[in-house]
Amino acid sequence: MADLLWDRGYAATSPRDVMAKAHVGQGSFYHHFSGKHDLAISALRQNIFEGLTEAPEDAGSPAVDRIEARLARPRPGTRGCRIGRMTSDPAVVEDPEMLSIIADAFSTMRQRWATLTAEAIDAGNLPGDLDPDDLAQTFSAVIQGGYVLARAHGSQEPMDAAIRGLIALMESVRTSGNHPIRRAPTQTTPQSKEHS
Amino acid sequence: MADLLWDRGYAATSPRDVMAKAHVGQGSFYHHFSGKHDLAISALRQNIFEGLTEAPEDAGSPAVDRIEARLARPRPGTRGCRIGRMTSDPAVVEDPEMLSIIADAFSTMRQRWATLTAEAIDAGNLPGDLDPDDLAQTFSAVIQGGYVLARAHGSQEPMDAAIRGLIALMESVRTSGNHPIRRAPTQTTPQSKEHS
DNA sequence: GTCTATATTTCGATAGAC
DNA sequence: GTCTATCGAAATATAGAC
Repeated sequence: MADLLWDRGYAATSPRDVMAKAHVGQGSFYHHFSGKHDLAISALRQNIFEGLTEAPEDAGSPAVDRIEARLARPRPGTRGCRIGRMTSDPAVVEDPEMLSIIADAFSTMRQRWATLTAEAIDAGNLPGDLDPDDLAQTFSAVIQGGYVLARAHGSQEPMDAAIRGLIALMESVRTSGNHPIRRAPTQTTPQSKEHS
Repeated sequence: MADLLWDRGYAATSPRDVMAKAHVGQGSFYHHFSGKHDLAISALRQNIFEGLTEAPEDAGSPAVDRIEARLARPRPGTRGCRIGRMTSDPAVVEDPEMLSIIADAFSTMRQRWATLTAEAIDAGNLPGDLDPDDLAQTFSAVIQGGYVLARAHGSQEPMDAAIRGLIALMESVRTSGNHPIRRAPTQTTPQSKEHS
C-alpha cells in the first residue's frame, strides 16, 4: 500500500486497489489487517522510514557545505513528497494517529536541519544572528514547497530553481569562518556555553 | 463549492456535499453545471482569483522591503493554500484543464516575485549575482512549504518560523543600495540595458 | 490463511414530475 | 428552474466455504 498511499493518497486508495496490486483476495487482506486504516498506518510508517533514511554527507566537510549538499540532493519532484503530500488529505489530518506520525517525521527533519545549522554558525560560516530553528523550517519549507511547484508544473525545474535560489542566498550570507589557522592549543575565543 | 474544494479537495468533494451546503437540490445543480468537473473548474478559478488578489505594498518603499512585507503577510497556515493543496490530488493533476489553471496561477506568482526581486537587485539592495527567477521560486516554495508544515503540525508557528528564517537570510544578504545621494542629474553609473 | 459471495452506504449522474 | 425518484458503479466491510 505504501506506493498507493504516496501516489493516490489515503482517502483515494481503496482496499480493492491494494488487493489488486498485491494479487491477494479480500480474505487475506482482512485477516492480516483490521481494515484500511490499520494498513495505512503500517504503510505510512514504512514510507516515513524510507523518507527519513538518507545517505550521510561527507562528515569531514564544513557544516555549511553539508547543508548545501543536503539541500541539493536529487529529489524526483513531480511525484511529490511521500510525507508532505499526506497533509493535504483531510482524512489524514483529521486522524490523530496518522497526523502525529507525520508531525513526528517533520520534527525529526527540523531537528536535523537545526543541528546542522547550529554547527555552521558555531563554525563561523553563517552569521551568528541567524536562528537555527527558524532556518531549519525554512529549509524544510523550500523542499516541501519545491515539491508543490514541481507537481503544479509537471516538471522538476521549478523545484530545482527554488533550491538553487536558496543555496545562492546561503552562499551570499556565508562568512569566512573561525579562522582555524589562528586557533591556539590553549583557550580559543571565549564562547558562552563553555561548561557542559 | 470553492470552500469545499479548498478544505476537502476535488476528489473528496461530492456533488451531494455541495448541494447540501448550498441548500439546493440535484435538479438545480445539474441544470446550471454539466457535472462535478464543470463546477470544480468554476470554483477553482474563483479560488485562484481570490488567492492572487493581494493588497499592494507601499509603492514608495524599496523593493527589498516590499518583498519582505509580502513574505511576512499574514497567512492562516493550517487550512493550507487553496491553490497549492490542489497539487496533491491526483484527480486534479491528471486533468489537463485544472492543472493548466493551477500552473498559470503559480506562473503569475513567480512572475510577480521575479519582477520585485529584479527591482531590488537593480536598486542595489540585493547582490547582483542572485538570479531573480530562482529566488522567485524560492519565495513561492517557502510559502507553499510553510503551509505544508503548518498543516503537518496543526499550528501556524512552523510556517511563521520558515518565513522568519527566509527574511533573516534576506536581511543578511541585503546590500546598501545604489547610494542615490551621490546620483548625479546627468548620466548615472553605466548600466547594461540602457537602450529600450 | 485464502477464497468467493454478499451487505450497506456513498458517488456521480439521469429521468421526469411540477 | 427546481424538485424527488432512481440507476449503475464503487467503497468498505462481513460471512462463511475450503
